[in-house]
Amino acid sequence: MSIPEELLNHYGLRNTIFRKKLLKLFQDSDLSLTVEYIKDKIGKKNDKVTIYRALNTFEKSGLIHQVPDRNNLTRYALCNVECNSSHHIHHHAHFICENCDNTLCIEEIDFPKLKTIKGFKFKKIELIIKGSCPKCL
Amino acid sequence: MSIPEELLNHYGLRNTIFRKKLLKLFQDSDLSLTVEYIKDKIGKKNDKVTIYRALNTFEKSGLIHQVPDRNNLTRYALCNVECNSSHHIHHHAHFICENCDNTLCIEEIDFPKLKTIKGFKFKKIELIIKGSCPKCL
DNA sequence: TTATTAACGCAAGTACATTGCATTAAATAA
DNA sequence: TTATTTAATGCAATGTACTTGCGTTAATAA
Repeated sequence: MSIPEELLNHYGLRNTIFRKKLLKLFQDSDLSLTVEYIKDKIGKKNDKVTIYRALNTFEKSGLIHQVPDRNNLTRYALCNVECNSSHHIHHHAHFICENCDNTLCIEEIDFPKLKTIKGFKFKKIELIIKGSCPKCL
Repeated sequence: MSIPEELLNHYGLRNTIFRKKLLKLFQDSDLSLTVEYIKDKIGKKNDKVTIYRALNTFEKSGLIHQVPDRNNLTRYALCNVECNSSHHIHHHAHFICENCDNTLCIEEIDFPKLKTIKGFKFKKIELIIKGSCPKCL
């Protein structure tokens, strides 16, 4: 199920050249991707609208998820296998490098157990760690 | 030090009518504020540019800090007293209501101690909790 | 092979935020 | 108090990220 073509089929999405490349780009990268980066790597000939739409579609299907970015940009990363259109589960922290702006998912973090606070209903926890990444150190 | 006028003096900012009102608005609210909200409450006669600039200035001085928002909007909340232009310390979690979009700071959360990961340097931790706020429940 | 419809490209539009510059007003010096 | 300095404001224009509408192209189903 890791072959882009099969994945796209599985999610009922069409196997266009661009979308296959896009999915592969996500698979080959451990970083989160921005529209700009995608455009530069595989979408020189494509309109940005196509990239935006592909990302939105992938997100709705549960293939990718948004990750936070310190510049209020939209970044995306591959979802784990359990995700689908109705059920996005992301129990990893996000690391943002304050130097190069790269955002990546960190799996090996113990998620804190939060005691609830009266009056509130907690549904999701996001943990964002900021600092310097290996490349920048 | 909680009187807007004194605070503005202390940070070397001018005591304009708008900035005094803005600071008071932050003090009177336990929520984070958006430009739109500020415009509506105290800035009907002011240009939005003025609000943007005041917010940026306040942030640089260490009076307020940005808080996350699920729509990638910019929201601001009052800093605690220890903050200044060179030293922003925020050890509270942010709660985002998925229903009304309000974001507020939650002080009563035990922050998780993270074990560092080799290659990375962690500087800040942000904890974002999403769910429903008391008003929406 | 043809019909259907998702995906694409182009142009235009929207939302949030910033910049340049002339004007106004707050703080300071005379 | 008045004059001077300079921060803050308002207006217009610009920038950036993203979305929408619509006609065209191409992937899948009939």
